[in-house]
Amino acid sequence: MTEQARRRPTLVDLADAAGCSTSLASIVMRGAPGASEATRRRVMAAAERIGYRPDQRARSLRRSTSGLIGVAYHVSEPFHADLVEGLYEVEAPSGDDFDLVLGAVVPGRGVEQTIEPLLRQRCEAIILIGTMLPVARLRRIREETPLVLVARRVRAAGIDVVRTDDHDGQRLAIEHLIGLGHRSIAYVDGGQHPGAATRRRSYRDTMAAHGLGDRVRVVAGGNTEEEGIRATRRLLEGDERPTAIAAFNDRAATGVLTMLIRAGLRVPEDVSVIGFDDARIARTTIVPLTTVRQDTALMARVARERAAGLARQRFVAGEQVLVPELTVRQSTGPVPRS
Amino acid sequence: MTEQARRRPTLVDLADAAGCSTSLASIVMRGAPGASEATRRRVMAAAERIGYRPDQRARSLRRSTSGLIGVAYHVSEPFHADLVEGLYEVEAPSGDDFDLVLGAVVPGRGVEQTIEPLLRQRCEAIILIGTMLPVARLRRIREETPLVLVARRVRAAGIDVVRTDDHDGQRLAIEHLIGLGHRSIAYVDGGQHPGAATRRRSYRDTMAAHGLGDRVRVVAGGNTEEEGIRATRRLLEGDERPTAIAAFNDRAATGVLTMLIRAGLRVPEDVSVIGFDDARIARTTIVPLTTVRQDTALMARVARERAAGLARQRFVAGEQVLVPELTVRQSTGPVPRS
DNA sequence: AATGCTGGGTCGACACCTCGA
DNA sequence: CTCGAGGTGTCGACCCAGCAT
Repeated sequence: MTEQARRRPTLVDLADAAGCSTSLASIVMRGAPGASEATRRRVMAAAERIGYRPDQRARSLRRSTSGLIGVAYHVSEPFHADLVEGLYEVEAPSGDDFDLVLGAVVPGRGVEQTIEPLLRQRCEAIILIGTMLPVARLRRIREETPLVLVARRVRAAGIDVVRTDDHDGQRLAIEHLIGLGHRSIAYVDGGQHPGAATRRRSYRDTMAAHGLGDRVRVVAGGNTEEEGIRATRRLLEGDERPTAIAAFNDRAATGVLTMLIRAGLRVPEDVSVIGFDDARIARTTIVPLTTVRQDTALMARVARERAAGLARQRFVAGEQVLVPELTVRQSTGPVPRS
Repeated sequence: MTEQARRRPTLVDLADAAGCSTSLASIVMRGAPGASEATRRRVMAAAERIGYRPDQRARSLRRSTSGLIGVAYHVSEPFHADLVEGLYEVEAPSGDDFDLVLGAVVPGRGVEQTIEPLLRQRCEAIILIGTMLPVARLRRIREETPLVLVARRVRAAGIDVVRTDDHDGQRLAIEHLIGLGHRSIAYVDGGQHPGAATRRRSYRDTMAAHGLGDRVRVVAGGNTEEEGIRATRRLLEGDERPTAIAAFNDRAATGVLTMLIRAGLRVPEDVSVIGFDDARIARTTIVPLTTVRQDTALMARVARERAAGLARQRFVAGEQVLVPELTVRQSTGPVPRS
């Protein structure tokens, strides 16, 4: 039909089709003031007719600011997915016309490689969800662009943090168990994952605060169902079976539940289980999971506001600590009489 | 320190710092032939020193091709997350130096809104994972850029499809149950989700082919644990309890398992359960799930190859159908003697 | 004075061409 | 003729100054 492969229409083509200058076409396409209502309709109609679509690359290049916020997150982590959903659902506050650019962290592709493209696109701020990059590396990224860390605690000048109070949250969980009469409470650890160190410490602190320092029992775990299962198997092989198990997060807790029930134990009659996060799965586990709620929608909103504000230099980096809340479902109960 | 906010270094700054022309600096930065080894080292050192980072927007604008493949997927769908991981893990075939751009589909933000930014970035192909856009809309997108549909069947000229044979897969599942002696096999449906219609039909066809046409029983379900739970509750309220339940996917099957066990039934002694997908969770459900395997790594690789090939016009759109495989675990067993 | 509109310069990198050993 | 190097125009849209009413 056409004598060569059809070139995508540009602003010049649009201007031709609408019979006006490119400047005016540009004004209409970006909804800027300075065009009459009649012209606006004419240009929009022409755009529709010729299939014009603004080139984001040229637009972003020409503008002084890219209008982008980068988000690095682990694709296969449901908790991260919840946060990303939250980021999109935030009603863009007036004046915050940032778009989000996702950077996927996947096995074999480190956070570094994920962030590189975000920087090359000149994101004006980067939200890092639960990544364990060394502080030195964070600092260097911070030199190039504002950084908001979500769900990870870091004490470093210039780096913004949005997190739930892990220490307090884990305390709520352990005290809930203690309140139910439990003394033999084991802890399935989260290893190197964000928040794990703080939650582990809180478990220890809380046990000690209630005179149970000598009952502390931490087993290696992780942030997946598999690791929860393995940790529980190890616990059950031991001499003394705990009457309650607290896990680093809900996925691990789900594994704990699974293993206990596979082993023929009843929850919560024989063993109580408590998680952390109040992830979506917590409602549909075999026994609905008692857990500590992190408000992902709120975290997402705060993170986005912080990122936008930092990008526009409306405030300086700081730390936003959100309050966790105990959500009691059915996986915890009174200590069994033995 | 500096008299104004520090401007990001550009190629010009780099050329100054390295004492060469911008052309030469450009050649070095993109690893093109035409620079001596000595120059290369000098420029790279200068880049490191002044913190130069190529501007992706300018680069992409100037090149004739953007070098991007867009990927639209549902953030909170674990099966999609697996596919996205797979897309990144593909060893980029030589010559395929495409980068991936993610477009997140989240509640309240339709596929349309997800795709728009991908088109504005001039992606050279778009991979759509399991979305239910009407065919007419798909065709219109296809006019702008090559389209690869993953895990959804569509008969439309010009649209590339990569999918597992849902009909055959569901047949494997049902025949596995029939082979174990089951006659009363219920089906938890997937509603409007991709593949659901085909799998439902396959359930019906397979039952009929084995003389069980009058035992067909489809209950409304969905693609989540919640919906699996609700569907099963409805099934259990009925008069005749099925001896086996097949579900649209593993998440729904997990809900089925959960509800059965909450109701005090044993799996597979009282009721067998079979899923679809072989998602990650299938191994860690309360009873390891028998299911039909979709090879996400392979689907991802094929999808990426197709997308790259279509972008470069190396081949025309077609349909790639992958073979499903039964994975027997422990949630299925012989029909109980009554 | 305010509104509607136009033209030229520019964002940053690369493609292409030229030139000197 | 090959190889390393430099200069210039361009990708597409937007900003700004300026010109008409």
